[in-house]
Amino acid sequence: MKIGELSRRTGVSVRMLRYYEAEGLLAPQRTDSGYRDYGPAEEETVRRIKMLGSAGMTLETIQRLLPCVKNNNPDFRPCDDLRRILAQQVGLIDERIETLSQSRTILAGFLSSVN
Amino acid sequence: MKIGELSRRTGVSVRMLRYYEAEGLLAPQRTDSGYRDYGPAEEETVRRIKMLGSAGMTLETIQRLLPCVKNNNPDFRPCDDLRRILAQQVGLIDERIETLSQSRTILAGFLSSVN
DNA sequence: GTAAGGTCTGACAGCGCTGTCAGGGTCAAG
DNA sequence: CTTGACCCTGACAGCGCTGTCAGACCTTAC
Repeated sequence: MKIGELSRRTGVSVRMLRYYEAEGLLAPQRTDSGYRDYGPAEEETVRRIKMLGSAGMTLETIQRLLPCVKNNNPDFRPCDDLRRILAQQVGLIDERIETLSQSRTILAGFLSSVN
Repeated sequence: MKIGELSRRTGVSVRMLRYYEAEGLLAPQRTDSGYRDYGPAEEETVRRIKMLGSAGMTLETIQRLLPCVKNNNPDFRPCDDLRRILAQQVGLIDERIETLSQSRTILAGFLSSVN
């Protein structure tokens, strides 16, 4: 399918689909005229990227993760990293939550002192 | 005092002190030769900016807040906004925490499925 | 053949800071 | 008077996307 249709089906903008490719997360076939030609596997990949992205991951991180998430991937080497990366991401998120909680405390303190 | 000293005393970079000014949060005197000349009030303001900033607030938001936080400010009008802004910020933080929590859940799910 | 709509690449802009560099004055001490 | 440390302004860059626009080609259908 062409990029417009994939965009409609995944809810990812055409701009971002091209960006994914530029960042090495996607490598669709090309028609003779140079149009990108995506298959079902690519569509699935886009959905995965979208999900990981919604989990706050950077495209760069997703890229490192992607090879491990592919169906029936027999290459376990990079997947040793998988757990490490995921755990690291969870740690990052925990840090951010902690920071935000502190901010919340500060602001809430201000709030109550204004009452 | 000059900008370098203020920077040392507050831990805010010279670059950022000038940026605060550019954004309208600070308006130090100037010497004849054009040097910025900060007084104790300014130093205090910088500390407030720093604290509010560490609470995750945008400089623009801080700017709106600042007039209300100044000592003995007789102008109560803008301070009606104070509570509103603070509450709004707390709401924003809560949203972000919520989003991060969801991300955490997604990633933790991945993690456990990899075990 | 022509028009509409889709696609291509490349580039600029914006978010909110923050560092850094260039080119040029100022101030203090020796 | 010279040197070194400090200050000034203005501008470029980077983070990680994301939108948008320009100029040009492709495709489909009438």
